Formats: sequence, structure tokens, C-alpha cells
Amino acid sequence: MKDESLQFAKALADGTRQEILRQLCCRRLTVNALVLALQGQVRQPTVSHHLRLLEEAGLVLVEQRGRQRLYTLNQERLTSCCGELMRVYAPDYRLAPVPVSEGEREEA
Amino acid sequence: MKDESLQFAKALADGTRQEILRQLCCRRLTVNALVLALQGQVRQPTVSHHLRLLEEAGLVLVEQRGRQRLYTLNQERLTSCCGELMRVYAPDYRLAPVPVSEGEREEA
DNA sequence: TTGACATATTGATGACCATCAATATAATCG
DNA sequence: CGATTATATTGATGGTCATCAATATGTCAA
Repeated sequence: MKDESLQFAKALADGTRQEILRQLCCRRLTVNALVLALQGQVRQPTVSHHLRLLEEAGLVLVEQRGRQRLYTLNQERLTSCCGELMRVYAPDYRLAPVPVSEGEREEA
Repeated sequence: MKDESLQFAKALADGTRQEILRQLCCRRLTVNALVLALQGQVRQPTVSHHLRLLEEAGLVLVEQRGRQRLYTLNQERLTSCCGELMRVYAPDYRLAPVPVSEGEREEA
């Protein structure tokens, strides 16, 4: 799609959605757990609404587990979208995204 | 600012603004030249409006030249905003942004 | 199958925002 | 100074979207 960067930007252009993504970073949460983690900021239907947009943008991954759905952040997708942005809007810069190796994840 | 990523995403979350950024990539344009480049998509006040938002987000640089203003894309800022996004939302990935050297800019 | 739980969908409402015409500000020139 | 050009601002309008309560759908357990 040509306006992939637009969909990506729109997905991030909301405070609640960015908060959701932070909560889903490095862990998997059910919808209700997410609602709880958001401390009553928003109701469950609102969270489901945002999760739908984020899923359509490819920024979250879903797994059905019984009657609940586990959501998590799709770091690879986010990285590639940022890469696309930089390729288009910062051609004089270069980026070398390198997956962090297993053993390193605890450092820094 | 804590919600720098939010301002960044909002600035990019509009098709016209992304088109403006593309036009300003690697060249400096006056407002009127930009209006012309946009082929009558939008009027001058609209372009000025978008330029204001982009400037507030730090994504464009301005230089007053006589009675006209020259705008250009701020590639460094865009790169650092993408870096911030990846630092927050893709901690298991690493990025090594490398400025392209002078001699290389024609290639690829 | 019934009941309980988890999530999604619907429809309504209010807020934000992109756009425009009209106008204002600012800078240059004669 | 007044005229002209370049850009910014204002105010109005329509569209998009975030949010909610209510409800529907789906899944499991008994």
C-alpha cells in the first residue's frame, strides 16, 4: 500500500493508543487486563476499538486463548514502519536496525 | 517533552502534510512554490496552516528571505523522532542511524 | 442447553481538525 | 507615503474520530 506511512502515523496519533502500545510492549495482555492497566482511563469498548485500529495497522499481534484474546506489540512491524518513514523523509540518513540478541535483553 | 512522540505522530497523521514533507525533502521551497507544487490540491492558507504545525513539531526549518519564507524538511529531527519511537516501542531492536557522507548522496 | 464470562459491535454525542474565503500583517519598491 | 507581493491569521463549516452505554457475539463450564 502506498499510504502505509499514513496509516502508521494515524495509528500512533492518539494518546490512548500510544499508552496501549506501551502497556503491550514486551508482554501479552488480555483486553480486560489492558483495561485494568489503563487505570479506568477508558472503558472496555473503547479499548476494543483502539485494538482494532492497531491490529489493522499491523502494530499488534493477537492470539485467541480460550474465550480471551491476548494482544501484544509487534515490534518488528513498528521498526519497519519507522524504517519506511526514514527512507522517504530522511534519505540523507541511514539506519541499521539490528535485532538485539537473546542474551542482551537484560542490559542497558 | 514526554509526548514528543505524540506530537510527531500527529504531525504525520495527515495526507496533505505528508505530501508537503515529500515536496520539501531535499529542497527549499517558498510557500507559494509549495502551493504550486501541490497542484491546486489545497489553497495557500491551508498550506500555511500545515506549515505551522510542522514547524511546531520541528519537522521543517524556516528561513526568512526578503518577504518570502523558505521551508525545508528537517531530516535530522525526523530521524531522531523515529529513533525515539523505536526506543520506546521496539526495545528488542536496535537502530544505528548513520549520516550519509557527502559523496554518497547521488547513488542508490 | 443454560448461565457466566470475555470481547466485539452499534448508535449517539461531542470534540477536534482540515479546509476555505476573507482579511490582516509584513516586507519591498518607487 | 502608497502600491504590490508574500505569507499569516480569523471565523465559519463540514468531516473525522474518540468515547460511551447498551447490546450482540462468541466461548467455555456445568
